[in-house]
Amino acid sequence: MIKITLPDGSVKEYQESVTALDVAKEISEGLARNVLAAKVNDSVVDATLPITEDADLTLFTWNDTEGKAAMWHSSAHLMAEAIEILYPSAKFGIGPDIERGFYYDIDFGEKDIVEADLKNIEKKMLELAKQKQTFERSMISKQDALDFFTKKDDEYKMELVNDLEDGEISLYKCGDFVDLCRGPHIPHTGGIKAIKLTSIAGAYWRGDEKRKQLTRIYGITFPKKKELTEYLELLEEAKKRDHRKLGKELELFTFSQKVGAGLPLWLPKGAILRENLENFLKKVQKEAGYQPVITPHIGDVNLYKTSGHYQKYGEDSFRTITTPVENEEYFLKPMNCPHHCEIYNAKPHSYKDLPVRYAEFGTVYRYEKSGELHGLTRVRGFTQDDAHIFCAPDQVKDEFKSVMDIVMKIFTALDFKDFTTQISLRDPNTPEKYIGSDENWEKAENAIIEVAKEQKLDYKIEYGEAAFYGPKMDFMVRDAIGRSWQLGTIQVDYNLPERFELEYVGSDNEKHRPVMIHRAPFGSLERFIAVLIEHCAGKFPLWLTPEQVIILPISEKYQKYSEKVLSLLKKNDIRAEIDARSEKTGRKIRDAELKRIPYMLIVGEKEEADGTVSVRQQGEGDKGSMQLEEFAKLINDEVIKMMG
RNA sequence: GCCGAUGUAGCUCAGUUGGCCAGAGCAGCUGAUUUGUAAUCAGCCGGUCGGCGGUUCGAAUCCGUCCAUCGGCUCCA
Repeated sequence: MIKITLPDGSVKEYQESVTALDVAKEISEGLARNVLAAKVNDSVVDATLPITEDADLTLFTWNDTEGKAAMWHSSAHLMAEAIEILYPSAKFGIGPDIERGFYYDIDFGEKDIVEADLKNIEKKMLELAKQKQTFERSMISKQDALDFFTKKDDEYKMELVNDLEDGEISLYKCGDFVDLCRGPHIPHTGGIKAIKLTSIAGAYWRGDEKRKQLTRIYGITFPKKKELTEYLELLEEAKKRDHRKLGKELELFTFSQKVGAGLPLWLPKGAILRENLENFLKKVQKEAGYQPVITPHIGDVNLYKTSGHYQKYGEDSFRTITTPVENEEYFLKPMNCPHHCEIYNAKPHSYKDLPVRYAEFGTVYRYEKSGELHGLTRVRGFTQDDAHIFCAPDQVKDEFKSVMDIVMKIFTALDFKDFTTQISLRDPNTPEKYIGSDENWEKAENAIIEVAKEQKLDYKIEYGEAAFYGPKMDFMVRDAIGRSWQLGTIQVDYNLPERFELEYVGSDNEKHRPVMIHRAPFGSLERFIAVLIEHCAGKFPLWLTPEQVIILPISEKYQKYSEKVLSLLKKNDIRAEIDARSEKTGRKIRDAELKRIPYMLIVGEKEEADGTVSVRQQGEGDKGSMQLEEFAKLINDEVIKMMG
């Protein structure tokens, strides 16, 4: 007798082994048709796998992440099957499901696969899907698996098998295609109704730059054609928020081939936006006890030899700057910390001074490889909202906490909710890779985790992701099309204080080494603004937006009054302009709407007579008329409210 | 850097298999219009068809190469 417990607590009993699919059938035929995978106790398995003992059972359909994963992973197999038919010499690497769809890494040998070939593969896949092929699982010994893939002449699968333990190796057969796979898979291919192979890319085998590059084909499938159409429409919509597109449309920034790749040029409106952000942070930092510093854009090569960056990154940096003096070399600064260390060293410090916090909007230059450049999110010249905190080891936690407060203040002011926090700690297996005492590491790591808990952050810990010089916490945000970017960062550093021989005199009159905390709540202004643009689709918060108000006179006759309105707004520090073109009001409104200007003030005969303005809010429409002073106050109150 | 794709006016895009002085809309300029909540009309200006080299009687179109951009991989102090 087998007892199967369902999520609602109900229990079903069976005489002998039963499959998840059988259980589903018993509930309803419809459910059985939609079941894609199942969770038996804690493992997600095929819905067709016999359950032989008492178990908790959850059924997964397309509505569950696990169901989608099974569908897409199965689609990867289906694609491989189609490819094996169309290109018999193809060898297969790995083909997992991903967040949105799946991919398969394939070695096509001499044959070059181009985008035009994808249609053909799609067609073959659909044809195979219609056959409702089942996924047949079989357990196999390591030796048999090796023999199988040797015979198939697939060195990639052989390598994968070699890394597996005997006894845990399973194969899945779908049509004539047999693949090494842990599963789970959907019951049969009939559920795959709509297929789109989205792109083709190169991908190094096992992610290793030194190994062969395979052809990666990305795709996505759906149980209904309509869903594919909707998905593609959603993608199109998302592309409208792309910061590269909006940056151009809203005249925020541009690039010039003459200036150079990855070197953004900030246009007047973008510069205002950026300045507003900088001022906001400067104010917050001032309140938090930071001292502004300013350092030059270049530094003697020896500075970076001391910091160690020359040895590590010298080759991949902008080349050395030489001078008329022989053997004199400078570097374009790739980070601000070495300069700040020298500021710290400019005078002796007492424990009573600590923590010392030096802040600078420091522009740095890094020679990113050509294929890595990306709009404003990955550039070669960018400005960090950098600061370095020098403190005693037992101050790390409090400092970390106060940095977190700043980060949260910023995220709140900008209505950033969709971020994740990553805490990067040591790899416990390789302690020799890290500099600094165990005791200090432990102190810092615990402090970070505690602060994250206190802030009730949704964080995940990554072991082994810490830099060799200290643990860190990063804030990650997604862009319009789902890519994840790192924004703010807080890093503990035991290395630079050592290398620059930073000291403070303690209460014991002995010299001590301070701990250094690097922190940049925005990360870089460039990347932050890029993400911000996509986040708000170009509709910036009122306090930040370059143009807050536009005055739209009905005709030339009201130019004088418009100017009066303008001057009053300017007196109130409101950023406003007049659209004095000889256009119809409808046209002026349309243009202002497209420029995402939050408020439009329409002025004509009535307004002039009453000293009022007719207010229209971007995206909202007509708000009626109000006294001019009343409007100015409304704007200022809103700005104050948002900036906290 | 690697794989694949793209590059025509400030912007968005047309330009069939190589063939007349390379087109359109928007923006810009000039003029007319003086306008009430998402595009007034007309005329004009604007392009070494990404750069360089080649094939050809003839190249935006074919080939090579370099650059930039886009989708990925790798990388990201």
